[in-house]
Amino acid sequence: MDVFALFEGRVTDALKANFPELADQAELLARVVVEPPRDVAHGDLSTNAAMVVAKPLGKNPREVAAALADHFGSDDDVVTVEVAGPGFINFRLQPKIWHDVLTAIAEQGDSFGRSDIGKGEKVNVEYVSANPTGPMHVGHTRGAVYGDALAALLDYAGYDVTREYYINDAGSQVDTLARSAFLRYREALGETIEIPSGFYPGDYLIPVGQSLVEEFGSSLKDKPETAWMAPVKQHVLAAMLELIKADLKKLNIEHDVFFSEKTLHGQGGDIDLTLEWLRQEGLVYEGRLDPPKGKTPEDWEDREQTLFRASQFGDDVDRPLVKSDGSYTYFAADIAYHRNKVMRGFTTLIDVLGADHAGYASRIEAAVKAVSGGKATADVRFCQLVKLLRNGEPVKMSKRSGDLVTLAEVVEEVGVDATRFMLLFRRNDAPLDFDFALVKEQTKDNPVFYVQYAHARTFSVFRNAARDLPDLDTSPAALAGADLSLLASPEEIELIRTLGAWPRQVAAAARAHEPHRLAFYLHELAAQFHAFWGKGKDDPALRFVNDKDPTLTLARLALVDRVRQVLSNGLGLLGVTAPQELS
RNA sequence: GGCCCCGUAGCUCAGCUGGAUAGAGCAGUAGCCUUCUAAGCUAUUGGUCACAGGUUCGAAUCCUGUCGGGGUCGCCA
Repeated sequence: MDVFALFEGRVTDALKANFPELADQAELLARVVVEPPRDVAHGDLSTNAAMVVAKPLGKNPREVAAALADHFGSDDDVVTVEVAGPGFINFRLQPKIWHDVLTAIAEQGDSFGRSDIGKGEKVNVEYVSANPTGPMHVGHTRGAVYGDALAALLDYAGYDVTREYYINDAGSQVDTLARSAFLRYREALGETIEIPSGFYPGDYLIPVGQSLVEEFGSSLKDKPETAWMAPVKQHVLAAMLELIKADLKKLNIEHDVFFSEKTLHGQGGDIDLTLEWLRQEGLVYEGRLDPPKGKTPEDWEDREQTLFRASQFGDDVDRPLVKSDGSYTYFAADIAYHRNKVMRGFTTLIDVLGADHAGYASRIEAAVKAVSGGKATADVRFCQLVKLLRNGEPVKMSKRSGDLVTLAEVVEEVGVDATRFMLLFRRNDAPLDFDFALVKEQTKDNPVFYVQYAHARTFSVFRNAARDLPDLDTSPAALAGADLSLLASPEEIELIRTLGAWPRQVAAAARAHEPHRLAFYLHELAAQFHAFWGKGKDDPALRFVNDKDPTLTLARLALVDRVRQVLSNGLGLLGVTAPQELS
């Protein structure tokens, strides 16, 4: 049950009843929203309806509002209707509506907040897609957590979601990887090696060298590169992929599809087919490109090349598809990859990329428009850098020495819950400070802990109830029978209103592709719950457990249990555990 | 130089796709531990929403320009 959605429907109906000429103005009516007023003193619900339709109707907003207010005078669920400000309509609802929210939460349980706004639409979320040349480092972690939470959120909102990883296994870097692994192979055979610059120096290739020995013995040792390159590459790529999957598993992330870039290449492959198709559509031509304005690269060579008409689809310039050595550009493969997704039936393609790819978005969007004939939309999302701190001091990282902080190290030190929640407690495109000290702290300064503590506290309240009122039946059935009308204080109603806003928050977060909103919502819900708990210290009448009044206690326990449910649903969506007790 | 992102309280950041008097946490100040776990709560100080125009009933939010920070700029992926 979503109170806001419910009343949005009623307001729209009222508009149509009072102003028949609005009946077929679906686009206009879609702008009508029912939301919680900024100030609680204004009531329970507020709508902009009158202001939205006033102009098209040629009427004064307050006049329209008055007519609507009049209409709602006969609604049994509404206590008062007021017209305020420039034409807002504020509703104050019967407490029963809020009590119904509690009942709905109990009935829907884990599904409270679930919706079908996605209508089963096929969405592909591509995230992580780290180069398969080594273990994952912190730089990848944010995109991993964001993509994973977004996928879960969209699934919860009724989309048909596929989680996908694009393996960049076709470029020259994987040749370098194979050469680096071959060095470790020779090392494993007893040679003393030196790792030249430009190679991957990391220790993680040592076991790969050993397993190469296990598989091939010394048979590759004296062969030319042309002979060992293919088998070594295949071997090391498989090993790296296992490494990455294991790292992701540490964050409880699992992709549905691992898509190999290599499979797009080759004669008659997807890239060939895509380019052929684009040619037929007249979207490819041979031409010259102007050098970048203001800054001409040293090695710029004005030459005719194969270009995609990206500018026809909103990009700034047309983009090259073939490198000077005749091989395809990364972008050519990416067009083919996105076309492949479209042909698999996806209509929304989400790419989660690092912020250093920001300039790439318009290119992808143009490509998707072209290959889908406008039927699919691309949404390219960027994750900003994470700055690692320890007690406020930056953690030094040097890529050159291979001295990167790995994902595994972070998770091992602070745990999955803290890692995931902290990375989601910020908009994905805003820079983020990640302080190891703070994240491990068990105080209210640490939002992870703060929210988990609220959840644990709901269980603590039940434990106290069992202690103070041992005869009270607090089973789900008993809670369902509680007299909810006893929950009438402003504090209680306000808490329930926040619970009632959960489905709306989920829907808004899903539409905006912004899971961080859920983290903020949970923090706020936790704060309200802690505050209510604190009120019981000053005013014993507000305590959850009152051994003189089992009936009231039962009603309060029902409320506490619904808070638990929503916290649990939210934490679950973010992939964070909801503990019953904090150790 | 072109393009993209960002600029909100001393600090770190929200702001529900255009709504009412711009919010939260930290820091500061003043309170609350014979306790429904103080792992917490209450009150309070603090903002020209970078700047200047524009769009309209209404702008932190949309448009244009300026300033400042970051990223990126055919053959890395």
